[in-house]
Amino acid sequence: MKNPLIILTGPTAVGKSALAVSLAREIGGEIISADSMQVYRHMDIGSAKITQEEMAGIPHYLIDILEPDEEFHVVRFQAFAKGAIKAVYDKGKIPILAGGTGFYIQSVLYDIDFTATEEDGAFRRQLEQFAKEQGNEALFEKLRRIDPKSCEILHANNVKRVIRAIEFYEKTGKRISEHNEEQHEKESPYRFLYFVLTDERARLYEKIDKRVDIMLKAGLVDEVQRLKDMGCTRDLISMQGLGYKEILEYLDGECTLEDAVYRIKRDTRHFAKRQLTWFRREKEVTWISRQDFRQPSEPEQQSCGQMSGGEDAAILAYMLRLLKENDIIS
RNA sequence: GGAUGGAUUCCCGAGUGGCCAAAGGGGACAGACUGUAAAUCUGCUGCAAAUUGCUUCGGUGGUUCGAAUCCACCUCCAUCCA
Repeated sequence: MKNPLIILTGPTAVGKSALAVSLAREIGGEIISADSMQVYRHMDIGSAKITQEEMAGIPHYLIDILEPDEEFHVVRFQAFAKGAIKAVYDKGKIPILAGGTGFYIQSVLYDIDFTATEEDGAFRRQLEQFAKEQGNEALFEKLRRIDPKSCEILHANNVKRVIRAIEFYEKTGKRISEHNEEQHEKESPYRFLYFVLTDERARLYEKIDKRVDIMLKAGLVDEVQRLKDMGCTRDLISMQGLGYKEILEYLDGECTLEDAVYRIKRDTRHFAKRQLTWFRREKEVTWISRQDFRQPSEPEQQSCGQMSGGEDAAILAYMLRLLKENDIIS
């Protein structure tokens, strides 16, 4: 029998963290964060990292495990996550994969093989340079000669991806399109339930705007200043996070704070939309719409990162029921 | 009261007689994604229908074969002079 795995995800600011903790307490679970930014230490406010108190004694894995100047990507995530999942099983507990990075979730859920290739920055830079000088189309032509199928999937302007496809072929001698097709057919090694928590769009956007304001009040600018003082620059992966790159620009005097804040809000909304698009495409997901659980009389949720009493309780009860029905928990 | 400048599609903003349903940007909406994924990239945006038709460029009326573009008056806004 396959091992159980619970996934709880959804767009940013929908209220996953609090719900994950309640669920963990209820079923004897432990939480594995599927978040590309919360892995970094010293990045608490902007990444909306869960606090020690909010964890309420539930172990959380993959939070605060790297310094901001360290590199992070799916392959590393997958390795860490698999280790954490095993640790949770060893304790006789159920792992709850919670976080908003759909790609990361997929990598674990279907145990995708990323075929190890050693990092070759020089090769990538060379191709980047080529694209800059000869144009995106010229680079695309290079790919067409080795892997025409990828050209049907990728867009010529998506230089990052085109480079990866070329690199994959150079390093492994295989076409990435074929490799992807194989991986696509994989079945999950877990018996799982994949919850996607969502809310009405307008409501979600409102929450995002509000949350950014809260981050600012909580000292986001100071946090980024500290990172800057530590020597963090914009080319770090960690500094590409929402809230960080914009404030960094402000601190470098390239825009006003007002403008930076506007862009953080806007880009976070865009991000939430992209997350939703990802989850829609993912098969085997269980959607949970907040509005279906909202009592008309219930007062507005007071602040982010906090359980909204009745609503979350109702959602939790619903999740527990489904988990039992599907034999994920007994 | 007078003098200028302005009013354009959700927003900003170009257009100054036909090639204009109207550049460009933003937003909104939709999508892709298998080692940077909070990243990267794409599409779409007046309404309805096969090459088309219909309603749009502050309002009303006019000039013209033809107007967002020219004229008259009106409304509102901005700046300046009283």
